[in-house]
Order: sequence, then structure tokens, then C-alpha cells
Amino acid sequence: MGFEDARNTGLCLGLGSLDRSENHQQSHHQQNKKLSQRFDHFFPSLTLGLSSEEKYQTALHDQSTVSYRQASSLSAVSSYSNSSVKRERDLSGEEVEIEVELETEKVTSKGSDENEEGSLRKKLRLTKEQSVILEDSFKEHSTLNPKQKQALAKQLNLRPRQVEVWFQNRRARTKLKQTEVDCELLKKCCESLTDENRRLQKELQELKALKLTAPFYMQLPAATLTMCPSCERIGGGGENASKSPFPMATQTHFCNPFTHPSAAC
DNA sequence: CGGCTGCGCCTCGTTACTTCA
DNA sequence: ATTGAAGTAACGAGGCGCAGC
Repeated sequence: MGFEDARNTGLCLGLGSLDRSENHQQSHHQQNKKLSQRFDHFFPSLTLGLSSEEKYQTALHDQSTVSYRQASSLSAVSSYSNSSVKRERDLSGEEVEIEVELETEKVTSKGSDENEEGSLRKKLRLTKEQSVILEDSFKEHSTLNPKQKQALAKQLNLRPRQVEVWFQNRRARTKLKQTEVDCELLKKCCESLTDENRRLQKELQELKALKLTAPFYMQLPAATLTMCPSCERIGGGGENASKSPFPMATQTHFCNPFTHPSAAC
């Protein structure tokens, strides 16, 4: 694998963060488009570690405490705080009446997660359906405009802030995965270059040895001498053989390690 | 027109919690 | 039953762009 291959993957090998100035100079729509294109080129397959349905189904529904495991696998609801009765649609689209815990909107989007229970951070677990919908949405656009966020939040019965946070984390996960892929790519490139370097060193040594044992070659500029690293022959036959004793030397012999690992022959 | 301010959104790094082997 | 690792929801800090003044 070489840089050509790397280019073909559409990957940027820079391991740093995205160019912020570039991102921020664009409108959100442009940004969405740009990011989508970026991720469309290479979309690492990620699994979001969905919880098993059984666990949710067997989760206790305790209204007296803040529960974040209560959501059944069929209801696309997961949140926490006070409980309430709400109508939800199950997978078949049928409207069902279930008891859910409604989030009190007192908590500001930037506020802490403190609640009446204390300062403990309560963590919900998104249901499988919610995760699937979020994933699908993310595949369409990796960033959301406020309208999309609202719509998605409404659809999933989550707070817009939760949808926002999910997308932030999802982007971070994607980036992390991409970085890992890039690292692997760089590692392989490094190995390839090391091999090539080793081969060239060997070739150089052999040329030096040849120079000592065959004085005739010394009459020619060193750069015009070419030795095939595979068959280890200098020069060769061909149609130019009559004009020059070293026909291969008439061409500049450049071996590109990225396109021709052993291009000498 | 340029400077200031507030808002919203972003990334990054981290924490706290859940799940699983 | 316990524990450590991995996954992930949520947060705070800090930066940037933009609109309004």
C-alpha cells in the first residue's frame, strides 16, 4: 500500500482536528454538506453498543426513583425524571399508551444535571429504536440544524439537547475511528518506505561493490547506471543495444515506492 | 466602518455511569 | 459475586461566526 492508495481512499492523513476556521466560515448548511461529503467518502462502520432488548424489557419500572433503564424496547422513549403517562407508537406504528418519564424542561440545555435527587449525574440509555433513528439521521447529515434537531427530538421523545449531545459524541466517535484508520495507514506507509529504503541501501552497496570490481563502469556517470533489484543485472539488451552498451542507462530510472514497489523490471 | 457583546454551535477532554466478558 | 475494560451519555471549557447595537 502506498500514498496512491491512500489518496484513493479519500482520506486526509492529518491527524489533527478539522480546520476550524474553515468550518466556521461556512453556514451550517454548507457545513453539513461539507461534513457529509467528508464522511460519505469513508464511513467507518461503527456499532453503537446497543443494549439488548431483554435487559430493557426486564428493567424495573420504579416510578419513585429516577430510572433510566425503564424504557421498553418497543417504545421509542428513554429519558429520566418525573414519570407521566404519554402516548407512544410502537414499532408497528400503533399508538399505545405507556408510562414514561417526562423530562422537566426546567433544566436548561447548558445546565448541570442536578436534579431533586441530588447532584448525581443520571444517565439514560437510548433504546435500540432511538439509536437506529439517530444513526440513520447521522448517515444523512453528520450535523443538525436547529429545525432538524427539534424534529428529531420530537420524533424520539428526547430533549433537543440530548439529540445535540448524541450528534456531538457520534462525530467524536467517527473521528476517533477515522484517526485509528489513518494511523494504520500511516503505519503501513512507514513499513513500505522502510522496506524500500532497505532495498535501496542494498542496491547502493551492490553498486559500490560493482564499482570496485569493474573499473570500466567507472567511466560512466554513476547516475546513469541502473541495476534491476530483482534480477540484479546492470543494463540489458533491447533495440538500443547497438547504440550503447548500456541501453537501460539511457532512461532515468526512477523507482516510485508507492506505485511500483519493484519497478526496476 | 470597526469594536463590543451575547448567543449558538462546534470540538476537545473529561467524568460518570452501564454493560459485558 | 467481583472486577476491569469498553462503550457512551453528559458535561465544562474554550473557540469561532454571526447578528445586533
